[in-house]
Amino acid sequence: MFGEERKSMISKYIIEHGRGSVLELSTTFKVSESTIRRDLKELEDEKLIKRTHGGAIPFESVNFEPTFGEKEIRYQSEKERIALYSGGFIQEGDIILIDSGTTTLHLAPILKAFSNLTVVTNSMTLMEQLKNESNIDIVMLGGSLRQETQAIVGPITDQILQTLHVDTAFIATNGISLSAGLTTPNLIEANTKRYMMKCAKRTILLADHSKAEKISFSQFGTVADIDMWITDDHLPKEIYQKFSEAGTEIHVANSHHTIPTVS
Amino acid sequence: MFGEERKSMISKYIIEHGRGSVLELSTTFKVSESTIRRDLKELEDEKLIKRTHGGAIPFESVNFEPTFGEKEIRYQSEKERIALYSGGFIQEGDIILIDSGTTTLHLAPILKAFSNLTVVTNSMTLMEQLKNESNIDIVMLGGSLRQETQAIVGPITDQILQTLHVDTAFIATNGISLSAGLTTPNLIEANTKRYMMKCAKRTILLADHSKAEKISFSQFGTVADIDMWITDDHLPKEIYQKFSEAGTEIHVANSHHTIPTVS
DNA sequence: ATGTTTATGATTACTTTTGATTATAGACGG
DNA sequence: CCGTCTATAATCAAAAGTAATCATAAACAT
Repeated sequence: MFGEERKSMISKYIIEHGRGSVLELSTTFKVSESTIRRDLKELEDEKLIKRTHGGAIPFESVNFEPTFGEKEIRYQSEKERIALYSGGFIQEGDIILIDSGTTTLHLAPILKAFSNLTVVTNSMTLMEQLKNESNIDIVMLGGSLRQETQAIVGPITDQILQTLHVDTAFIATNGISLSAGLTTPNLIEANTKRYMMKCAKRTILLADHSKAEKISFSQFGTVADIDMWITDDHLPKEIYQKFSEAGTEIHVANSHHTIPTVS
Repeated sequence: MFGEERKSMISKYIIEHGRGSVLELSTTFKVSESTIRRDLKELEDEKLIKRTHGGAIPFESVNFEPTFGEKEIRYQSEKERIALYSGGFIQEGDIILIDSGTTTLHLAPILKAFSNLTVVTNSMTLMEQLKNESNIDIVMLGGSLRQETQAIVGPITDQILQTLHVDTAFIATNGISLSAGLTTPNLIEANTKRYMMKCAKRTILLADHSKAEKISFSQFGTVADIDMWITDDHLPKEIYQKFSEAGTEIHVANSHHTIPTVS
């Protein structure tokens, strides 16, 4: 086998398996670890993979993220904490629905840790991150691609949602308010969210503190429609109390918090 | 044999076998290794092959992004020509359906040239390539992700297809035969292809010559179900005649052919 | 026919690839 | 924070492959 052939097979191997250790590749391709390391270095230069200690992972997971028109890069760590906390409400074997959005996207690495999961989503970006996870059954919701958010929305999506039933839906929003409920800028996207909530036994809203008391254009539900709201510890105390008194179950994912042990 | 003849045979050999070592080529063509190396150098200058230590591999396999679980990387240039030719059957404003597959994937760069198109597809890979094209309305077919081929298939996909109607469907196949019809290895994928053909006013099959007279596991249609078969100029003459006599409209996309000027 | 150009094969010097070895750097647990 | 362990980079020698050179033979032009 030529070096170039081996390199292309290594790249393929890593992309398909999602990873590849130096030792593993060395025995698979019957060359020394030195050679594997040299190959990995070159493949990394070509931006095909990303090296790690002990091996390499596909580049795409690093590559993909931006291209988001609605690229809210603020409150990154808050969103991560919210996603981590949310993971505690997922059990092996669950069928879960994940809405598109920057917060929900952080669920991807958490989902990968499960060994048996069915994930339904309308997020192209999430799909991208999970597409090579062999332990996850992925169901893509069909419909029209909204390029600004890389979300699949519209009547086709709504139609499919009417025929599906999931355990838990993780929904994102642009605004949550007691008076105006849950709101988002796009009418069609709002409608799709409405159907998402309808087909789930339980709805969990993921929204960092910046969304609190914000009102966007189109309403897709009220606070009474959600079973739980997971947010971060920068949420002002008085807002927490106001929503609590109104009957909303708020979970605060703070930095030192451990993951809840399943609902 | 003239040097040029030998060179073109070497190039063909490498492309069809996917590789060729200097020693192997030297014994096959009964010339010294020096001569083979000289030939390979010239072929590389012409961008027909890529040299490696010990031999050479096809140029396309280097060029093509290997992020595909799908293996078939052979006959790249044939597939490109088929896709280019197929582009001639697309008009501005059309609503077209594109099946997943390595041949159909080559349609992506051609579609980008249009300024008003609606593309319906079940191919994750195609979707990825088009997702930021603002002049294309993209409709993703929903359903389960089949990881081996990165195609969306299954009952949900079929259900959506029953509610859609498109101008032209571009379908890929693993085998086309007069007796066994159109066949593919996966049962569920076959069913989805069947629905695809059903919802299109016109069905165009894209299949390079290597698919001719091949029979795979599951049949999704007969040659009578397609309106046109676009293939490459390596299709043996007798196969062309056999299919033509049986009433199949075959278009051969050869290297010197200009693009047809819309159906 | 004769000199010139071109293609080819053989020979030799050089380059690349590879695996082994050793020194350095990074990760991990206490 | 530290020592220990493992992974990596750097180095080197052997093997494999290649480029450069030259001589011969064939094709070509005058």
